[in-house]
Amino acid sequence: MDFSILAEAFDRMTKTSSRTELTAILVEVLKKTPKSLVSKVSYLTQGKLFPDFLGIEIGMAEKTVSKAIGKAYSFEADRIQELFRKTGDLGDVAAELSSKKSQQRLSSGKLTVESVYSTLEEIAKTSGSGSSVVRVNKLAMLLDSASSLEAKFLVRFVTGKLRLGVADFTVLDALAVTFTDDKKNRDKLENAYNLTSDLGYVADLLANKGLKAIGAVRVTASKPVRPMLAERMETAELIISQMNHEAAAEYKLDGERVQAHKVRSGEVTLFSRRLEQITDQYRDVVEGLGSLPAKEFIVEGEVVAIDWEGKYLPFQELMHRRRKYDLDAAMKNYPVVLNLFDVLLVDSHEVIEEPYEKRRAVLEKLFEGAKTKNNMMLVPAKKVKDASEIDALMEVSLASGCEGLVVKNLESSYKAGARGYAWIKYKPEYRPGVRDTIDLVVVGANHGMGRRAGVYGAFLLAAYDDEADVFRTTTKVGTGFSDADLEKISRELDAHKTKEKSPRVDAKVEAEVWFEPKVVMEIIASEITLSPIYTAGLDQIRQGAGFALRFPKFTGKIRDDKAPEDSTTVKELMEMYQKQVRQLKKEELETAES
DNA sequence: GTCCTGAAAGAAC
DNA sequence: TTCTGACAAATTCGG
DNA sequence: CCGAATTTGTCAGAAGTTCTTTCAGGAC
Repeated sequence: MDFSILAEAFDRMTKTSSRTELTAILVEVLKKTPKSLVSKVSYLTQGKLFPDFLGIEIGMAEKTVSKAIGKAYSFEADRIQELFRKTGDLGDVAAELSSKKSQQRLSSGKLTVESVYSTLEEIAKTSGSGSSVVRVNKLAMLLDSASSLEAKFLVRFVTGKLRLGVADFTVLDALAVTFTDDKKNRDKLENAYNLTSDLGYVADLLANKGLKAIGAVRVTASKPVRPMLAERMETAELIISQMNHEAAAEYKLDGERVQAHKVRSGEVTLFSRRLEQITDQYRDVVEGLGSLPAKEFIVEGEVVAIDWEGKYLPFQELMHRRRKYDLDAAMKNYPVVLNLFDVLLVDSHEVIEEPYEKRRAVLEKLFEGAKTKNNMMLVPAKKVKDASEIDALMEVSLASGCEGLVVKNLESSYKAGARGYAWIKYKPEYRPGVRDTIDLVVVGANHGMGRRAGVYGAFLLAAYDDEADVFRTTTKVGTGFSDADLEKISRELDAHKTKEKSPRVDAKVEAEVWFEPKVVMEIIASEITLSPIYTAGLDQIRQGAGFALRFPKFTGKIRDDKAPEDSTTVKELMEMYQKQVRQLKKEELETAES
């Protein structure tokens, strides 16, 4: 199958945003695709080579791909980066350079889907010393024999920014229409996808074995299930009425989600949220899990870092456990607990379809029967009937170092892969007007990419140090802006553009464009963290660390009424940092819970 | 050759 | 993780 | 009661901090 068929279809897709039209184009392609290639075409349109859980990555992104483009079309990498800044899309840069070069090219070998896929696979599987050059060369060769349209999508694919307006669900729609002539069958496909987490597999199964085989897909221990997700809501009142005035509220822990599988041979495997194997990282929770009284099971929980007293620690601490080497030392230095909150399968009984209350009961019974409960506990859960109960529990959860609550519908089954209102997450920063906002000065910016080409996509912000009369950086922000905001702010800032970083700005990070500190933005964030790269409050809490913001977002307000010197000061950031370090002792927690 | 450092990529939230 | 924008589907409104 | 207008829901793609790993390239 010629790769040009795919490239042309992709090109047509980028020109529309209508989902129905997008599916129609995909259907056309799938109809032209030989059955043996359906799975590969599915992966490719998802922007992948393999399902996530295999953890095979291309290993090339912006910088490396720029080199390959340079090599293929004889251009300096710097020049390419420069074009990239302007267009916001490396694929478009490649297409342009390719068409310039095409007159000189003697012959371009025809690319097929098979050959492209296998070269990309080789790229992904290359490793070791010298591999960078090999990657660049392989991609350059592909580009060299590609048409400009093909080059565009090869580059977009490799950088992980296909930008077709199509992802998993649209592919499923298209598969349903292509092979069953009925879009309604997408539900069945979706179910199979959620249980196998492998779109290419589902596509292949449908194309070659038919809908019956799809219906036969079951939850299986050792095969990761796409995790159920929660929708967010702003107030306890909204949540409780959504839940019909009865629900279970659980602490929302600030750690890493884990899906644990045990098979009949006794082996326990841990999967991350993106379903990669992380068993080795959390060996210390495997022992307890293995002792749960069941031959096979799938359970879910959140691993959280704890201190010597067993109190929850911030996410940053847990990050030290995301490693491959020095595991024994890490286990000692950064102990964790696995907090169980759900069960999907026990001894070939699929509890995934059971309502929450039933699943919770099964989970509790499993847990009670465990021989060793080391590093393992149940997520605290409580039935709630009104908003005040939710808010009260929220306070306790925050005081114990959690992020908030997840409120769960008592009747709902486990909806794999779905974000819906059966689970609702509730964090303090969602509540309008409750969380403190911060006013920060814009000192730099980066050019926007993709749909944000032509305006700035993110701004570098600083707090005011009134003692030194200097602006010290503390975060970048790139979310919360409407298109119009971005347009307006970008133009306004252009008036304050400087050639160099202003001497009044203290920054370790680079910005593509620097500004005179003038414009003040209102920002809201979920937390202040200790940062290795930002300079606000540097060394004040810990040597070498400043303050940064976690999940910063623009509130929509430009503070025209504030001079840059009136913005939030470094001292105030420090006070806010200290205020958030609050944790109840264990006994206090228990009394609050009951 | 070996060791160190820094840039790039990827994945958790 | 957060956020906005564009459709599509569902629901309400007005003649 | 029907078609138009409005609301709601779903999907995709912009963007954040921080941590570890991998590899290139320089120093010795």
